[in-house]
Amino acid sequence: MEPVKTISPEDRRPLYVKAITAITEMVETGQIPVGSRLPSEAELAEMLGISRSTLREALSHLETYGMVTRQQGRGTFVTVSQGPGVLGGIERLETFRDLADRSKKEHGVIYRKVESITPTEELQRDLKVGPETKLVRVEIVESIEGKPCMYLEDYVIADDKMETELLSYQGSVLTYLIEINDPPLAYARTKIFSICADDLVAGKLSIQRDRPVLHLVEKMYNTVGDLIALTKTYLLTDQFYFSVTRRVPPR
Amino acid sequence: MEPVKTISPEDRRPLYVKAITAITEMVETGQIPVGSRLPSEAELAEMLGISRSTLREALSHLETYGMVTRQQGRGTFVTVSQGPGVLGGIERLETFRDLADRSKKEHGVIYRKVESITPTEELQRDLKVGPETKLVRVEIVESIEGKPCMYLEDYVIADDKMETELLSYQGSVLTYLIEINDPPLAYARTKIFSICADDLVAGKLSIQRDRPVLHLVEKMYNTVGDLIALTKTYLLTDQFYFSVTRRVPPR
DNA sequence: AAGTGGTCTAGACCACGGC
DNA sequence: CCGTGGTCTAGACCACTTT
Repeated sequence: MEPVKTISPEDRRPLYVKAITAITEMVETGQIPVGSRLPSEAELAEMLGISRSTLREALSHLETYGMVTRQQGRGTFVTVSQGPGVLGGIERLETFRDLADRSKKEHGVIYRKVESITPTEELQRDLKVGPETKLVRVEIVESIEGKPCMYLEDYVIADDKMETELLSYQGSVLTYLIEINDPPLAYARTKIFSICADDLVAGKLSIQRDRPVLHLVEKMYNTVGDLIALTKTYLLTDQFYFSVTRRVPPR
Repeated sequence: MEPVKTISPEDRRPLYVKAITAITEMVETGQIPVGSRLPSEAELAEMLGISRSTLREALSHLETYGMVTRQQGRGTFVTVSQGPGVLGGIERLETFRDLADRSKKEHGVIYRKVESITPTEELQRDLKVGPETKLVRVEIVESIEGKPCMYLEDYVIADDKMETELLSYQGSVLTYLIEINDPPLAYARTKIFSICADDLVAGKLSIQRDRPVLHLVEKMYNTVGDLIALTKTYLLTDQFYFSVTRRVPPR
């Protein structure tokens, strides 16, 4: 294996991130079969040309995202798939498309609308902004394997530049906030509800009124800790669903 | 502040765990106000009598559990509360009682039943056990602020010793699996659904049939990676609900 | 320029599982 | 006993924010 240090000198990502990429690729290409043991930390560190500490930094991220599990005295193992309907761990903040791609499902956008708005009183409270603040509202309905299964409303706090960019941007809001916005999106705090579909949501998802939907209300923060967007997501969980890895806290 | 090394020599927990406890207590007693900046890593490490690396191990756990947020060049800040209804982050695997205690809510057990059973075919598949394996089934209904809001079914793979212990154990199954079972429970993989209450669930939670409930299906694993229990949870999310911190993966 | 958190190293020793 | 991951250190340098 090629040391991650030398794969491309102009790639300025931290070594532990390159290690994450390298290990992930070894798993995806089948070089390390699902369920099998990884080389020991000492071996893997040498293979990748990094110190054991740096490798462990990479492994703890992979563990947090549920991709590997570590067992003292035994080794580090590639997690086996969690079932055919599982889209991925909700602890990762990533686009619906990436989620679908990773689980090898066909994905499509059924509806998309972008507009500039001024905040309602509720949005002013939630986003802690004044009534003159400009917001960009994005509505999307997405499908997996042809079935509509997610309806999403984004409310992004926008300056003039962001407004212009977002109105013409073709990718997802999440991608914009992560790759183009500066400072970039870092994390979200998400509340998890189970609710009945009202007429609006039922219409968007082509289901009957009063069907149960998973409802996520997310406040999104950039790397400087500023609240930059509010997202309301409505998900059908009859075919595809999120998982989460829960851990016993250190005691 | 007292160095964590000296607080009690017979306490054999790792230093970073003691650091987590020390910092958590400083926040809970108000020594470090919510929203404020922690002392710098160098200062805090010296105060606690540990190296900066070890302190950072502690801080990254606190960050994963959403208790602090770190900002390069600025500092580490105590996370402000996420709203009155939030019970806590779902990424922590802990008892409903602890969840309620931490958010200062009154908590009660409304119904509790423990029995030995033999697995149905479905349970045999889910738990990967044979038809003669002994299971302990625990049913619980719990309330917060007097309102029934959680119904839970545990199916624990039990040897004779566990069976005897569990049948007479008064605490929660989770507590048993974490503190008494050996090897202890380490983590769970949880699937997240929104469903309609059927007659059983509606009855247990004293709600109407077809009300929406959050449904969690959890496979629980010990530190050696063995599947040891299956839990099915049904939660009302109209008054109290989980949150989760989602992060943009390192790229 | 000063102070913060982020990355990285080399090395030591410990705890646990399995032979 | 050996090999595994877990804990811990001291120190160096980098990237970012604030003064």
